[in-house]
Amino acid sequence: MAANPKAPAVDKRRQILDAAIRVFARQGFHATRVADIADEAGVAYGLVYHYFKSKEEVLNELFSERWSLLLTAVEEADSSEASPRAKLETVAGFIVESYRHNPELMKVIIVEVTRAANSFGRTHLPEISRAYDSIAKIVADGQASGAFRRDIDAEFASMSFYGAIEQLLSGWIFELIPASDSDFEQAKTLVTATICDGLEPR
Amino acid sequence: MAANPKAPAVDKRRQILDAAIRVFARQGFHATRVADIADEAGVAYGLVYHYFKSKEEVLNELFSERWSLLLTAVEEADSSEASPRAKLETVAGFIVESYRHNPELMKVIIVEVTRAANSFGRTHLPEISRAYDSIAKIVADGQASGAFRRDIDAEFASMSFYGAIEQLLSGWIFELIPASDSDFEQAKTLVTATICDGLEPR
DNA sequence: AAACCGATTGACTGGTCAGTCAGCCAGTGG
DNA sequence: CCACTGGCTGACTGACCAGTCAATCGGTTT
Repeated sequence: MAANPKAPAVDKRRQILDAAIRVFARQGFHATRVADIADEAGVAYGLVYHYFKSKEEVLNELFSERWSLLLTAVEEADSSEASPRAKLETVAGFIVESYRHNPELMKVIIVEVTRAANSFGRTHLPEISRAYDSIAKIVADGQASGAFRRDIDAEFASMSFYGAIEQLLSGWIFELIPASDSDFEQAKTLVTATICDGLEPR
Repeated sequence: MAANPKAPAVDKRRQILDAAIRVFARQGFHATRVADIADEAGVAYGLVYHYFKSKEEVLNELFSERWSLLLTAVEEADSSEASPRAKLETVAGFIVESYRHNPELMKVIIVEVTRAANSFGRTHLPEISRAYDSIAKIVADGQASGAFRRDIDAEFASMSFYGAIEQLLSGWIFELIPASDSDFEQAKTLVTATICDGLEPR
């Protein structure tokens, strides 16, 4: 039981997924051929289809894998005892750290799924909007407890908050704004500061 | 000289562009074949290539046409005598009105260009970031005059502001949030209120 | 009325790729 | 030592479609 006798020496499936991250990030989903993924993974063309139903399913898997982490993070933040503002800070921090930890994966997720809700992302709209809803819930709770002002719709505030963060990531991805470690740190507090100081009663 | 003798009865070029808006909005750029555009326009396949170098140039033209209006609007707002906050309100208002006036075109621009900076939008990054810069300038001026607090980087604030608006449009586009007339009106003030009350000194 | 010219047509082609499939090979069990 | 099994291989194919081009049309000029 030390090792599954059927387990290959290296996990080729994982190897393919990791290669796909790099290639998708470099060329974009539409411009990458399945052969590019196989080459990058150092694996035969056909093996991609052994593990995945289609090219799209590879992207699918990458997205779901990470997005579920985000959903968990947001829901955990929500169910904590922290202040609404601290909860939002946690969410912003998680997303920024995700980018810092694996910028290529986040680039793929944002560019090819989240911001491509037309073509590919359409499939994932439900998952995507679950994140918006969870954030909206944090805001709504804050409003109920009096920590946030009530004249701004929670759903709108949630979209603004998430939109601001994603735009920042986009700025980093396309090198429109500086992306040093201190910029990442700043970003976490900045987004929350900007949004919350607008949400909190004066 | 009353009418150019070479001008056709109907402007076929325009007809093709308008058809492209509808088809791109419905199917997305990648999923639309040139034949779809021609059919929708009620025009022969080859005529598209008479007026445009490629399918991409059609999208190109749609984007540039409208983005230049946005740039003008932002720069005009900036050069007015209004308060920084009012300037931002003008910008937000212009974008919201653009969507209200022609949601299909705005959908195409956002989904296929602005939020697709990887594939197609890469070409337009300079134009796109000019808008961010102009907004940042408004913020920076506000900071210089003391209307805005100075501990939030103007570039970051600009990205947050624009990101918030675009996310709202995305929400309307994909029917994640309600899009009635009153929602549009609310949105204009909401975005500015959210961002500015966070930017203005307390 | 004949030459001219830009607008318009749509059949055709060349290239590209996603996905298939027939079989290979390494490790395991009999 | 042979049969078996499942991960693994990569040449091949069928479909699709952007872009080309030779031909036609309708109005203008000489």
